[in-house]
Amino acid sequence: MPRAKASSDDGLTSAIAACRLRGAQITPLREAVLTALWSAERPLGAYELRDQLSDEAGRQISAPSIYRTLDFLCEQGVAVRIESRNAYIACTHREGDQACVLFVCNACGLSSEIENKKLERLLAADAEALGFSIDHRVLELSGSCADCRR
Amino acid sequence: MPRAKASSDDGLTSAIAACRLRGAQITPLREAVLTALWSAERPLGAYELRDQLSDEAGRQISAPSIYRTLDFLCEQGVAVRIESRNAYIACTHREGDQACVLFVCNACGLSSEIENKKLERLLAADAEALGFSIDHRVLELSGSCADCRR
DNA sequence: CCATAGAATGCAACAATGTTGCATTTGGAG
DNA sequence: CTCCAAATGCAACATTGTTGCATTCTATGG
Repeated sequence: MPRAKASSDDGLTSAIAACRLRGAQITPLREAVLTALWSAERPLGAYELRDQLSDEAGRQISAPSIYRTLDFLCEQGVAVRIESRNAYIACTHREGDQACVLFVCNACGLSSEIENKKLERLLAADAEALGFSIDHRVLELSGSCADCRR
Repeated sequence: MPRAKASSDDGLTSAIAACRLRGAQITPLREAVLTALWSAERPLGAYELRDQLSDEAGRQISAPSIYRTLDFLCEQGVAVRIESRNAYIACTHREGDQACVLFVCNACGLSSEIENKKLERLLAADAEALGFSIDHRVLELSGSCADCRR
């Protein structure tokens, strides 16, 4: 069973509002991409987004536009790139929190972001012990979600 | 300062031995790729490996051969793919242990694998809570290592 | 030692993903 | 309304990864 969509609109709306608060421009393309990500029931690839949005718009959207838009959304923290899949999802966990763990179901594509402060602290401690300063974290777990295990 | 290389040969040798114990064939290409990974001071891309090995061999090694070899080495657990970089390193942590955290320095490429059982348990607990069964984990932290921070 | 079957590799073509540079359009501030 | 900066269009290209099939190698049984 795919991503929980209850309050999809709320999430989308507040994500857009958050960008605006930071002084970022929400253009039609950016809004369309973010909407597509919120509507999708699984991670979407850049070219997949391009095709889908091109259909909707009735004209060809270019790959660079999509990539630039995705870069923007990720910088704003309202989308997340899944490195192990070359795909993207809307970021559903609360703004400003970098400490999220991503579970991705191989069968249905469900992707759940969860926060875990303890885990955060453990990673910070490991980094500290190594003298390592963390810029970016990738924490992706793939497998089978509760519904697909049956 | 790049990957610690003390006992590089030991690690390489025992990795090869471990593959043989499992009944896997260690061919010249496989050994060459694994040796290159152990010798490298940073993660290497597939095409980078191809070029390097082609030079050494005095003939062109094909991309598919490299990819198949890397797949083999990863399946054997003696190499690791870094998803966030499309690159590979030799697996230096102990055999059979999946619970490793990878720190990759953006400046020098140093990549340290560390184990953390507590972290392992936390992730397992999170998965349990979600009813999620984990097949594969990606845990990559990028930033600056102790030497490059200065 | 030789035959043979399965595994590994070579190779060509192709598919998917991501990027660059520059022209054009758009949107907001003055 | 004008102008500037930001965003987008667009073409070409770069990188990364894959497929299918032919060939070579290697371990094994005879």
